[in-house]
Amino acid sequence: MTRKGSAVQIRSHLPFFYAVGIGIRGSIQMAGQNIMKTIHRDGTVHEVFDPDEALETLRHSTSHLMALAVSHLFPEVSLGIGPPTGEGFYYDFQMPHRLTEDDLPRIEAKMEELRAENLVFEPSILERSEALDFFRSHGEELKTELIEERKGEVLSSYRLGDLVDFCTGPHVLSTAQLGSFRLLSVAGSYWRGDEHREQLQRIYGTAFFSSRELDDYLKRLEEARNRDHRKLGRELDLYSVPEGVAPGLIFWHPKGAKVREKIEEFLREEHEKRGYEFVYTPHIAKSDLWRTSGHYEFFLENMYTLPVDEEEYVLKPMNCPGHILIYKSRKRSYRELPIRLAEFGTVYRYEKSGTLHGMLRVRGFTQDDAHIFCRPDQVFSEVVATLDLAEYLLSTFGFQGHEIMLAVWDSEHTEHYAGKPEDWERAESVLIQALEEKGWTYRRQEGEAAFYGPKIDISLIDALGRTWQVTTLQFDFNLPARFNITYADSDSREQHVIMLHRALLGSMERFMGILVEHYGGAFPPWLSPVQAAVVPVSERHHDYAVEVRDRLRGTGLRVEADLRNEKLGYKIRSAQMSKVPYMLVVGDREVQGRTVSVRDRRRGNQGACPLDDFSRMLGQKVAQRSLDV
RNA sequence: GCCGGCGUAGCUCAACGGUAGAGCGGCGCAUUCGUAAUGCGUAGGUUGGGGGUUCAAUUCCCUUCGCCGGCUCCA
Repeated sequence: MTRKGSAVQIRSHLPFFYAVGIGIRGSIQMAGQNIMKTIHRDGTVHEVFDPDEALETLRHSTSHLMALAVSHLFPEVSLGIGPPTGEGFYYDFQMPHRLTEDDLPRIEAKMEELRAENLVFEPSILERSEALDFFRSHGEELKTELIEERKGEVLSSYRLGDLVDFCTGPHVLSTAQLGSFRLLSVAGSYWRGDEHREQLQRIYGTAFFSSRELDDYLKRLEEARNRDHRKLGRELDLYSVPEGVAPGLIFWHPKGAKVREKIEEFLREEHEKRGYEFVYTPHIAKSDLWRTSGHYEFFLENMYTLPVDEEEYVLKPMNCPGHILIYKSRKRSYRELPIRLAEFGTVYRYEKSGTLHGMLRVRGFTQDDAHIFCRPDQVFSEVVATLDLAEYLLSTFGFQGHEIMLAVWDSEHTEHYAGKPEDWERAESVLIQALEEKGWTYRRQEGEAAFYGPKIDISLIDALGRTWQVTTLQFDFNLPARFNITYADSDSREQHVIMLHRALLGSMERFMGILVEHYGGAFPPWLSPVQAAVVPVSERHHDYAVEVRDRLRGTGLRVEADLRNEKLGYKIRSAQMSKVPYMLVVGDREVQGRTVSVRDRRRGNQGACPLDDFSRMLGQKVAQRSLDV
């Protein structure tokens, strides 16, 4: 029953990697898709043959060892859950002792000590009532709660040393099979992810089969930190969040602003090509507008309000009401639909202080926002066109892998949603059809839709592997009704318009942050704040350097000349570290031949090139928005 | 907002009860240099803010602001 191909891979990692699991009905249970587990009762052991699941099992087992170590060091602990994650594992604990990072080495040492005892993972099958008695009598309130919810099932537990854990497994046979591990951080976490429940203490760790793999992972983490957009943003002088001035609000420095300007220019072009019209709407409006839209009722805790004369104004948290007012400014005919109103709309939302994160989670941001008003027969093509555009934009920046989510309503609780059930059904099927048309694989998330409509979201991944939503495409069944927006159909009857809300790069702030991490700060030529640095060999070449700079600037390129009184190597290094795509060295030979000696940031010195040729080459790369240097 | 950690010069860090130091960066001078750091000199800090303990606080305690890692929530 072992699949040959991947069994070989596992063997190469660790010759005797086995897992134990429970045969609940007295036979082999396939808890995961691809993992072979023993029938505990006859002691037979089967090999694990899925590498991913083997690693998961290793990590899960390591989390149990950690729990054992913690229970030895802090006997008053009670256990939450301790699953593997994509990168490692964690375990949640409840106890009076406040964990700090200083505890981690102690816990690791205790884990090593226990591992050396070669403890066995001992599975057993429990009746629900036995399990309840057992965990309740051991003061494991949290585990008891989990068991209580599992009505009528046969349950399993695993003993490791003197710790019995309610767990479905599988686990490695014994601690002798555990690999290299490292505890990484402590964090708070809410029990069952509910902020109204008790807060537990979580320890994150990771584990690998070999110490080499662990070291590689830790090295990758370190390298990822060097790509952190907060660090690079400062080093490259792109943006800042001055301390104590306005948390979560971004100051764009000239270089960052230049990158943003180029992104916006690109967006504007691509949108206008596709029939979008750009608008501007005010940043504040009387709260009445926001009462009509429903935001005042449902979004108030995220909104900034301000008194003006005797009235209350709201700093806009969204652009939709503004665009709706433009739509509504006169009667609309079915002939003029679809109307696509776009705006680089700056919105402000109060976010809890603990959620702020560099450029990726802020309190004021500019969305590449648009609202599409259309007829039912136009929806499908509008949705597909929007996905096409999102794909085109993201791929131009070089993003390939991303996570696509379809968020639909919870059909068990339709009372929580605006709009008619048939609207929801139809919208959902349009979104699914469009995703199929694109051939995209996506994750469907039940109950994750906004209350006003289903949506498709696309997330990108930052340097540390965290995902950040950028693209969103949402149906809105709420606002059209609240604002009563309609169009006159061919029979001159008023029909309700269908409204799509969409932002493709999401927000300029978040997108910029991800972009910086994606490129490691080395922007492609079309986005680079400085596209070429002219580097004179000595002072007598300054005139020519200035001439080269100005000639190139004359063709629209962004060029600086480094006239500092420094040696060539110094200036090269300086340009290299600021990640300028091209350095143009000019000395006697170049002055003589009206050339520049081209050095690109990736491949180094490329030799001399006539100035005009260089200008043409770079101009072309910029025009094509090429990703290559 | 919650849990834990951290705030020393523009940046990266040191000193950790006896009153603050380095490298880089900045500025000045010399040097005029061929593809990742020329030399010398110099300025720059009420050690995030406030309060307390102490003869004495950057160091210990409290508080506040901010940041970092998570949780919750989201573009």
